[in-house]
Amino acid sequence: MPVCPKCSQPDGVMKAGFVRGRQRYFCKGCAYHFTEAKPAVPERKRYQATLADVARAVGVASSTVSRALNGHADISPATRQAIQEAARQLDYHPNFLAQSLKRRETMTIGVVIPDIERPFFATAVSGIQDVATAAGYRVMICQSKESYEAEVSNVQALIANRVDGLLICHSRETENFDHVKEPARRGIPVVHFDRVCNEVNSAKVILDDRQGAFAITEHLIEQGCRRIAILAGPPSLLISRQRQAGYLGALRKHGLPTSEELCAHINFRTESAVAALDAWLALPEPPDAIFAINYTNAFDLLIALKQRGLRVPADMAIVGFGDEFMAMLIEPGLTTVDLHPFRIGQQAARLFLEQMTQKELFEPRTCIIPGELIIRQSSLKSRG
Amino acid sequence: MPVCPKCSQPDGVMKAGFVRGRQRYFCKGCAYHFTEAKPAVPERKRYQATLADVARAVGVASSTVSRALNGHADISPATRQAIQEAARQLDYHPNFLAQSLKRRETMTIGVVIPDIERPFFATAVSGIQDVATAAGYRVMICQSKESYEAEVSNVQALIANRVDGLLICHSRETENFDHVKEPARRGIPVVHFDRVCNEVNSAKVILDDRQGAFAITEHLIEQGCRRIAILAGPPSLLISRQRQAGYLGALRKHGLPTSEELCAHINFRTESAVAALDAWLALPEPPDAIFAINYTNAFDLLIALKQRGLRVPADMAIVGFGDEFMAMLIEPGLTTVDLHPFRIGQQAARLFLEQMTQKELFEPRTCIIPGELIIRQSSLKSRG
DNA sequence: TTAATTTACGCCAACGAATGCGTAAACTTA
DNA sequence: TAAGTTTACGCATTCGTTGGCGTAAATTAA
Repeated sequence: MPVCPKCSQPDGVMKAGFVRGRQRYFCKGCAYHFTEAKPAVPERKRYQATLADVARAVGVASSTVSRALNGHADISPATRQAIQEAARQLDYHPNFLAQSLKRRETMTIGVVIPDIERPFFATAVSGIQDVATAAGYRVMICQSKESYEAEVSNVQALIANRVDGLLICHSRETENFDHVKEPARRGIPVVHFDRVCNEVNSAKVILDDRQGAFAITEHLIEQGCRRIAILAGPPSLLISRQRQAGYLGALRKHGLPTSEELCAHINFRTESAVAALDAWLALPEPPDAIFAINYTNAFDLLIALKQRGLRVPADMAIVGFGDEFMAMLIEPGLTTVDLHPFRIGQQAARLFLEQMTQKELFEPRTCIIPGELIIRQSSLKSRG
Repeated sequence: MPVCPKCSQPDGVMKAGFVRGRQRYFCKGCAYHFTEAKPAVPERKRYQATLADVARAVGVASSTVSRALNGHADISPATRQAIQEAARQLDYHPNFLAQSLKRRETMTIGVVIPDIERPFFATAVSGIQDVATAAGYRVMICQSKESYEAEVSNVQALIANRVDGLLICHSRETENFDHVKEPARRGIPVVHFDRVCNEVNSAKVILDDRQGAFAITEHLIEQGCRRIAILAGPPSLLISRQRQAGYLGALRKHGLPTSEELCAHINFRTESAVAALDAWLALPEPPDAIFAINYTNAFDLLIALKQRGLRVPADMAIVGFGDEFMAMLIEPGLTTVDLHPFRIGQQAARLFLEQMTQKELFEPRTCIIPGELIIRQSSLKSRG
């Protein structure tokens, strides 16, 4: 038996249960319970000054320090000065955790995106941070890597972090949206952007795939193209259907025939893009322009055409979608639609802020960020 | 005078000072102080269940709920089941703020980078998240946008958020490093990556510019190039000096002469790259290869050469530095050094974790992530 | 020169979770 | 069956801030 820490005697000490893995004892003489010594906690020390530290240094109450530093009125100039000085000396930084706990808001917004490495999302995140930072909010970014489970766990982690708002672009896999209904139920504003979800009554920011595709197709028509092919994605993908719809709309508006043979549905891989190209080139009447709904495939086409000795845009005009900055670096420059991801991010953040200001009065709405046609060499037949 | 909320009478009520902008009153009869009604707080309600809510539902103490959900030993199976069930019913999520406050750790690491839109950093962040997430840490990302002030304010915000660690890549402007000494003093592990700071005794992850430049230059030499030019940056830039040193080292090792006329120092703009190229082409004996230390300039060169009717690599080999994925998309594919930003991020996060585990025993060290030569068409003279 | 006010603080109870300590009741053991 | 043990919990405090409420002292008004 160990000695009793009160009387320093082993007499009368007996076992008294197990508490969380540690043997407990009871000293009959002192009527005192105690446990074995802890397995020695090295205890990393954090020298973070607290309000109480500042208060002690100045000789006031911590509430006075709080009020002084937060600019409340009823603090004498002398005290305020002394407190500010001491805070600087001690290098006091308010603990956001404690503040947030007390104020019941974290001034943090959570962002869930599929993949930060994709330029579109990186730029959108930048747009979000631009607006959020200006409004005093911090941003916590999570990547789903296009996995439904990762997305759900991201959302839950953000809820547990008590973010003040949630901006989300769903993963491709996501079909069940219960995880975004929860924050909404809890009164946490949710804003969808890019890939939205109509099951949830949230504010949304989307880009207008259809209008963009329409505009770029019309541009090709204006350049004199008459047999315009489209390199689309799997029909199951919404953006693919939308962009195709814009393309078809432009053809119809200008009285051009639409044909099945000029619509290819590929999986976005280089090989399938090249295969589609070769099929088109083998036609008795090949297309004079190709609209690739994915910019990487547009690059694939440019390279493949060059290898086949065809000139762009003279023999074949090429346009892409999504103005990542390499569209400008490549030769010839690629005509695309700039989707303005930065603006999309900004708008999503603004919708969140609006919701915070208007509270219950806020009526969720959908903002459409129009794409912008960026004309470069790859489509300029008239001048090419 | 307003009525006293106790006796509902206006008699005996008198003013009693101003508290934080609101008039206060004192009812003599009731000896009761009160203030004007608040300006009606709409109070956004958050329906976040707490331990106490769960405890109430089950009819136990909140401490029991805490222990049950955290898997402590001394909870009866029946109680634990009931608690888990109730927690699920109420959709309880522990409040990380409260947890962090109590546990004095946030399980969050702060990352400061110049710009998330640059592929190198986006990928590095991904690497950090990869390791951090696996270890149960969350990541808070801040961008300095290459501004010293923004960087300082980011670091302070992260300290205020009580992050458990700080991974930082300095802005170009940063010359004073006091802001990173602070967290170190406070016991917050700091890891530098890419752009490090030697004034602080922190763990560091760097890439080996010199070795990479050496390798890629040597590769050109092996391809039969004998007059290799370098498109460097301003001599004030460390990476520029390092890469140039590697380049010079390779030339010397292979007994090739070095010449001033083959070294251009530019500001990374397209125009200055093209100007340097034209100057070289005008030489009596133009170079047969160019090493652009910045990959965007390598693209500029490829385009300019094409416009001037020169073939790559037959007439001129081109190599870049930094394997952003467009290096592969362009035609001809660009030979580069892959700097492995993902690995850099991973390693930075690992160094942080190591420091958390070893505490005071941790000895800061510097890890060098070697670059990897990626050979593509733009330099393949022997096969070209 | 009292009485009414105001100033400038202090005290203390939250916020939500974790945890040391205490203990009634159940269970063993001698 | 009485004493020793263990089980399964409850109580109360703590983390750092905030803010309602109270009040001695200073100031002003009557």
